[in-house]
Amino acid sequence: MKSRKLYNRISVLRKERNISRKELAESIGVNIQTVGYLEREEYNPSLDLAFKINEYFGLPIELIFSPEPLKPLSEEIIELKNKIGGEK
Amino acid sequence: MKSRKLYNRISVLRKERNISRKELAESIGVNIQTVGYLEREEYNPSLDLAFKINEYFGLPIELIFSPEPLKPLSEEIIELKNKIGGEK
DNA sequence: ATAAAATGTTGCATATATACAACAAACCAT
DNA sequence: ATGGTTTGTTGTATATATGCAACATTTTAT
Repeated sequence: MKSRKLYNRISVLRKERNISRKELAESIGVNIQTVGYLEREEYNPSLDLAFKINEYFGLPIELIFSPEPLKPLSEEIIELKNKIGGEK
Repeated sequence: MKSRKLYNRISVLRKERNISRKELAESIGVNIQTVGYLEREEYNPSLDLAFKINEYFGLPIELIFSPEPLKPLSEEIIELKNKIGGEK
């Protein structure tokens, strides 16, 4: 199926929480290099691994992974604020 | 990583919408047998394929796939109704 | 009742994800 | 400045997802 490259926010989320790759890798039960590959977006996680990552961070899959390049979280926040402001 | 078996609602969603496997397979760009394997839960989709499926149905990934066995949608509705009713 | 379409299943080939080991480079601490 | 942790990277091996072909079984329409 020639699968698309997917984008993710793993490294950002990891840094926000001050977690090392080693910690994350052990928590989700994969090799540390696997986390490296994922952060560099050199390959896509399996769906199961994506679920483990979203369980670990407590966030929906769509917030962590996307077929479209991901904006910085800071930008998303501004856009959401504008959207809410505009509705009033 | 010995990945977990995941559960999904593909066949239910497909029937709700009266779509054949062939139609679904062509729409998401995979082989018809691949849809069969997924519906029988003989293997998990890649994350990319999961995204294509959720784009096709217009539903979040978590509503279609889950690491836990999925209840019938009808039951979920009852539970949601109870939850809303109880909040009043 | 028959044919056509849809589904189930299997086998083999290929692509992709993951494990694991090794090592270099960058980054903190003291 | 030295050493320890973290990160980046690469190579090889294995597991898993997907493609594709073939055929049996079930369902649907006429």
